[in-house]
Amino acid sequence: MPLEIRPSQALRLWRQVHLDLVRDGEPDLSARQTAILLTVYLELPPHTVRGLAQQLGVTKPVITRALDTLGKLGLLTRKRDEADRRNVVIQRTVAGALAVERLGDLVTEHAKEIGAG
Amino acid sequence: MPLEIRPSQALRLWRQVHLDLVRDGEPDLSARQTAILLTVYLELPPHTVRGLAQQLGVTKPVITRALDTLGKLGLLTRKRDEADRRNVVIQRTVAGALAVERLGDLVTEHAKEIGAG
DNA sequence: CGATAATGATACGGACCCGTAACGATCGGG
DNA sequence: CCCGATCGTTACGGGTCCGTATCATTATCG
Repeated sequence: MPLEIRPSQALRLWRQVHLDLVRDGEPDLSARQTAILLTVYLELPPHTVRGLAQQLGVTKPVITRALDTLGKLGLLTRKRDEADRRNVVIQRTVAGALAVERLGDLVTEHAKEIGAG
Repeated sequence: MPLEIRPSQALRLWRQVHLDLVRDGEPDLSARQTAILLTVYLELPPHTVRGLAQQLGVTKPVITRALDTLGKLGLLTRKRDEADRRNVVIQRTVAGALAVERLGDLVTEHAKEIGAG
């Protein structure tokens, strides 16, 4: 049961959501930060720096820096893996879950407004 | 004829598209740059710095800087308005149109992959 | 003409991110 | 035990973006 969207509709949806994201005043997440955030909240744990770097096709410092920022925003946290103390496990937070939920609602809301265009 | 998307589907779509945008190696556009680009290509001209600033709810230097970057990437150009030489008209480019079209296709493609989730 | 308003661009100090390279901590095999 | 491999982080120089304030140019109106 695929989702039917035409390119013109997709673009209007993309624009409206980005307009909202810009206008809400909160700091914008970069594409990398967004990809990391959604991966952590949509895919099954555990999530590690290395695993995220592979999924995004970027280097590890990129993930570390993005986690610094996302952590500062309270959207997720890091914890040492006690089984293998080299690893760091990225964990979800209440604030992050709320932000992700809000994004999903935002997209859904704007989709409703998109007529057959 | 509204578009029916559930939040969980919207989030999966949002993630997949951002993963592609990150992985394709090209420089990521910020949320503001994306909003500007799509506004110029989806809304009727003319587009001015002041007009875009109002629509996005940001200050004019934000628009100027974003136009610098988008212009450097060849995604749009600026031209003096000869009727009122205080104004600058933002114009579309072939490369910009292709980039926007590609984004629309990207979203549409991933939408097809999103089953009933 | 001259004063005022409006437009877009620029200057500035500060913060963030980039890619590359190096680093300390930890694990695992010989 | 110890040496190499692996993990995540940090250092570095360079670039971009931020918000605020200011600027030059142009138009408008008395």
